[in-house]
Amino acid sequence: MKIHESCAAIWKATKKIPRGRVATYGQIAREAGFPNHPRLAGYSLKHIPDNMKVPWHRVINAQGKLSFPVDSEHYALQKNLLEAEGVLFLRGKVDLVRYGWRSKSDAPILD
DNA sequence: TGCTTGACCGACG
DNA sequence: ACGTCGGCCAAGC
Repeated sequence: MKIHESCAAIWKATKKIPRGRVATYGQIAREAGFPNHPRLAGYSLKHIPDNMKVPWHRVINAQGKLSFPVDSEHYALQKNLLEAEGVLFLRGKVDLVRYGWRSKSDAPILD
């Protein structure tokens, strides 16, 4: 399939998310130069070529939840990958204030 | 062309 | 804290 410019931009933005942090679809879309296109981020992440490494698991929705059915393989995989990076889940949600990535002032995780 | 589909978001009750 | 609803707009058919 053809690789679109928009997808490449989303992938690029996604790669900037540091380990142990998460970003929302809308945030990534903005970062890639597509404000008001959160769904484009979802589309792009769904079509990542196998060969290129993109930390797609660090992208979650604005509610701090994973955008997959809780009983799906994808859900389990993404949750495992995040937990392996130290991202904590509480009641099926990630605390965005704590783990959310801020491209500007990269405020750390404080207790 | 035109219509449907989203790995979404924010507001509202 | 949940579900619903309307808005959003590129992709894909």
